[in-house]
Amino acid sequence: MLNNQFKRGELYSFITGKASTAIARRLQKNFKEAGIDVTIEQWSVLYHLWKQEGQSQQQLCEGTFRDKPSITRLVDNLEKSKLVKRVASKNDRRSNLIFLTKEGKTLEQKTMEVANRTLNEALEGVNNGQIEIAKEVLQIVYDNLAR
Amino acid sequence: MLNNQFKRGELYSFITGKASTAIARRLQKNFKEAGIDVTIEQWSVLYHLWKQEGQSQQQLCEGTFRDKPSITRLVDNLEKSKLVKRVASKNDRRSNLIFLTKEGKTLEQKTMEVANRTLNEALEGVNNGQIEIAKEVLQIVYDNLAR
DNA sequence: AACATATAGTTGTTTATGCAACTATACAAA
DNA sequence: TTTGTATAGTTGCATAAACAACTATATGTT
Repeated sequence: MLNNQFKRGELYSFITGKASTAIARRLQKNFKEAGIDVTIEQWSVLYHLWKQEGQSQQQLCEGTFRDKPSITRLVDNLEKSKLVKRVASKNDRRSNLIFLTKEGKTLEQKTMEVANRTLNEALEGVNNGQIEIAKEVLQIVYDNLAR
Repeated sequence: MLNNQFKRGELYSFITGKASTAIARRLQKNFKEAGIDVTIEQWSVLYHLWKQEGQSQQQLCEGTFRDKPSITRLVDNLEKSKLVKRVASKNDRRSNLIFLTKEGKTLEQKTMEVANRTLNEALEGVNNGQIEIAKEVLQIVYDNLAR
């Protein structure tokens, strides 16, 4: 039984994801120190828009693994900060397409630099083979549970 | 440079911790289906109290990797649900010691069963060697960044 | 066309986080 | 004893998540 592999403390740590909390906090701190005024959650939406602009909120839900109300409010706040704008779709009047403002676009390079630096801080002392395996495990966990 | 190990999508996934989000959601869902009415965050506090009752809020902060306001409010809500109670420390009148109620104690077995089951769902198809390495990596990340 | 159903997005409520400011108690040094 | 400082906990505010209920538009069936 897999059960036996998990002593209490380890199980707890695995579930509550202290490592990803730690990464998120450090990234937020590093953004702040670099004078970048976005939350990690807002950044994750921007991240998907940098890959492809003009996605619908529904597409952003799928990409960011968030539900619709969360995306509604993240887009609200990103609009308040003048980083994105909603444009009603012409094909389907139910749907909004989200575009980056000029300011939203310029944020990409600055934040990716900080994100890379943060990840290097996080992974100091971990070798490449270990990283590959960790990514595989996290991917399988995600595939097992998402939807 | 470590930088090169991370293509965009992978970096994003690693940082935003979709896997731990997925585990937390599934665990919450499984609690609900089992008729267990606690949040994952509340559960994480209870988890530490099952290991040792009578910890101060400060100790719970350290154990759960949460800040003081978070613990204040989690304990508030656990008290409302009659799962724990605050007892003023006699040695140090600044500090509260947190004790489990009878109902709080009885929750341990039920929730640990569900948590074990959830972890098995999550880790289906992952072998023990991979799990060990993933845990090591997450531990190193945490050690690199915490505090 | 009319109706049922599915999809896209919004809003309200509860719970939680992060940060700053605050109160109360403890402790250490003058 | 007084004064300064550290520690334990609380409160206020902004942001976000989960869930349910809602509106509006699209689509498929008869």
